Amino acid sequence: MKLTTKGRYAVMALADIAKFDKNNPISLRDISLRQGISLLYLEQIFSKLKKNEIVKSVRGSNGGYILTKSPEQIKLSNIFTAVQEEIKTVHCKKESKRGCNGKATKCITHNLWDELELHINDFFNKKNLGDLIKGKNERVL
Amino acid sequence: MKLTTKGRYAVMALADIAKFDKNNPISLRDISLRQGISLLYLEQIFSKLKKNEIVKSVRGSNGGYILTKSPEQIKLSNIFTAVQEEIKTVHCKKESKRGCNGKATKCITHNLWDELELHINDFFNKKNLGDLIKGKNERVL
DNA sequence: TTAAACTTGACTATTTTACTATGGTATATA
DNA sequence: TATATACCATAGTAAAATAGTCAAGTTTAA
Repeated sequence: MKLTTKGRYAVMALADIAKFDKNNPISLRDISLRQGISLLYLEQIFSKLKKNEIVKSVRGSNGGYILTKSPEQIKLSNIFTAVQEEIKTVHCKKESKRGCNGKATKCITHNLWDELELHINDFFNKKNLGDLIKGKNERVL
Repeated sequence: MKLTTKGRYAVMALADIAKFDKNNPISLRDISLRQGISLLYLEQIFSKLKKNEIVKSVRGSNGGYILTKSPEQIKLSNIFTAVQEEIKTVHCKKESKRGCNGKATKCITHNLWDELELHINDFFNKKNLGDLIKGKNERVL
């Protein structure tokens, strides 16, 4: 059970913007250099973040990306949803409304995985970008 | 972010034993049929569960597997550890004691992933096999 | 003695991940 | 208005992980 780079990089890159933004757009090039993430990969990720209105872009030279809201208003769950980092703990084959694996009832562990999923989503709902860049969590990027 | 079949099947199979055990060993063949899990794959999983003393085996015909403890004493975290279902949310390249990605300090999101990992492990520590087979969670396997 | 069961290790197809490559379009600034 | 510096979009692909299968046993209850 692990997170993919897509979700992790999205959070890292947005935290980078939140930290370095002095009302100027931050270029992907800068983020790429500071965070050690491939520029081309960042472009893919930011395309999704823009479509989901987590950021807005400024074109032209000296352009870049700006957060659409304050860091405190951007929940990690919003970010993960935007880049399609799925929290999917249940993978029953042929899952239907009532049953799993083609049977009439749900498997005995079904509720357990559902519960775990809620537990994790709860965590991401409670955390926002602001939490990452303030207080004792502050670190050199 | 998702669970692998190894962890999920291990829990399902052990729940099956906990539910059908009437002081008799349960054969992998029966579990395989009831749960729709490949017999050969179950053998792999149970080899690990046995090494970690979650189950003990009874050889010969009418043989099978028995839980070494009561279902209430078997935590899900024990099961995941046994089958090497890793809960690993942090994957910084070149992670060292002090820094990530070859830098002197840890990345800004490092504490976040650590926290998430603790959150998930906490969930698995609080759940045991007994929880799965009693009360309103009881379902036909 | 034989069928049912467990044991072990190697092997492999499929899927997912984590990118890279290519070829653009848009625009601020000099 | 030239052009460097951005963003945008789609396709492709190598490597790793996953989810098993295969083969060849050993053990033991009936």
